[in-house]
Amino acid sequence: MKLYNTLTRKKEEFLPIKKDEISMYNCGPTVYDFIHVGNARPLVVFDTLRRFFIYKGYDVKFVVNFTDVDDKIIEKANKENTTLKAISERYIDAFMEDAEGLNLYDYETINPRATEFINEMIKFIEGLVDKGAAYNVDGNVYFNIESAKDYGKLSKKNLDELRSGSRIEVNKEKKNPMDFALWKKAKSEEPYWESPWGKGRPGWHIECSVMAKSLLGDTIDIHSGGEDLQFPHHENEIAQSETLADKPFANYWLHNGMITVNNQKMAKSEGNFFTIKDISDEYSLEALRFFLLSAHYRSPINFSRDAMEQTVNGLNRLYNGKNNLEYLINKTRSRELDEEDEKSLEKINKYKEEFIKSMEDDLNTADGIASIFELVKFANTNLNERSNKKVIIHAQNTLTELSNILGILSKTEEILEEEILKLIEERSEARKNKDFQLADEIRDSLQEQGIILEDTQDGVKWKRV
RNA sequence: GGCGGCAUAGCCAAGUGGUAAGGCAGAGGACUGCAAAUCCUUUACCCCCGGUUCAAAUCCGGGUGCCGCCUCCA
Repeated sequence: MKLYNTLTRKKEEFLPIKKDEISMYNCGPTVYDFIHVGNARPLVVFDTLRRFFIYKGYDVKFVVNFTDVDDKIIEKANKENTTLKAISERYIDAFMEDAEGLNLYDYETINPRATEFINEMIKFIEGLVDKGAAYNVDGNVYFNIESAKDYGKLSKKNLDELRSGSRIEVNKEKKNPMDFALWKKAKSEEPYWESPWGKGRPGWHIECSVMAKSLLGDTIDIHSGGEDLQFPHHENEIAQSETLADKPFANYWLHNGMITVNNQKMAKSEGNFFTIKDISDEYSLEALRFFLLSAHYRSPINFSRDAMEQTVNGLNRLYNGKNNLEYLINKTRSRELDEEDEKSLEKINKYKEEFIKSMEDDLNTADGIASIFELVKFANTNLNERSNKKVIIHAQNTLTELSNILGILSKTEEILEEEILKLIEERSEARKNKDFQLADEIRDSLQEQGIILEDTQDGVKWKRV
């Protein structure tokens, strides 16, 4: 498998540290509000990578943290006159709902909260202080970037340029303007924890370093996140972790491209964002997931109603293909494979191989999706009531297998209520008697309830929309 | 100003040396009582100008346009 590593700016062959286990850390949300589409992209993309690894037989330890202590959360808590915990609990719950809808929790994800690791953070910072890489100024502890070797190696920035291009206000406490806070002294009205430097709370960058170390070890296989986190967040994580451990922090750094709206980055601060909740009012979150996978993860992707409509229509095509196969399974019989059948099986396997190949090429989901469409097209065109059931089953299993890797096509048909079944019966009778007016009335009324009827050669099929 | 990325049909989007995957939308046709679904047919001077090569969307140089990071940000 090849993955594009931001550290080297190259596609590299992926070699895990352990033979059959992979550790992944993805920067998760700061829980001060509902997450938006931009936040969802890395979650969906790297969940898909995780799924692919699992498919290939690896055990995957996948960590997505919650940043539950931060200026913004504190601000919100003060504004609403409630506690930090109340705010973070609220948005963690909301996150879980969104995540469920996006199929992010089909496999176990480790979701640590920053506040559960305060002791580890303090120890981590103490270690840096002992090494002379961090210094305490009146309760604020800063990391001295001069002490990190190769500072800037991820984002390819050099210190001089950073200094001259810096828009940061000069903080007189800092030895170097680019030094960043590991521990922040508590102001009044702020939640705090006791520490060797007095009351305070951790800085942002330290959280991820500590949770990754505590849960996955000093060196992890993959660290991922949005490309806007490359600097300073990921750069600072590297600086802290590698200075303390004297080992590489992550072997592969993966970054996804930004979601745009009218070709401008979707961002909280820009105000041009759509929350997952907004989207789910209008579209299924599965469609959103499919949309996010429809382009290569490193490309920017423009979010629009138009794009979502296209995605929904495409997804429907896949569902129709899936439903047709399901339908055929009950209509066909198994028999010895003949030459034609063998050819079909080969064809189906070819689509699968192509899919896998695409995924192994730096997670090219867009290309992989094309293989799934081709598989569906093949089934639609070549498989029918006279086909060998064995072939139908193979097509269906393959479709399920591949769509499971992407985390789509997971909805299963529900069972219809008695009275609706009766109505469908009634309509069939009416059609038999050429009473098309009644038949159409029933069909229309069912459509209003979200049930679409299709008359096929072998009777009535239905689906929910 | 520094660093990085992108430009492929009406739209979305793969393809990184051998003359353009896939999807959406549109048009025509088949099937159908009508629909739906499905199938068939149909649409590309690969941003521009040079260069390398037998051969370039693909490599190199120069433009133009757009975007991201350098500040909280997925």
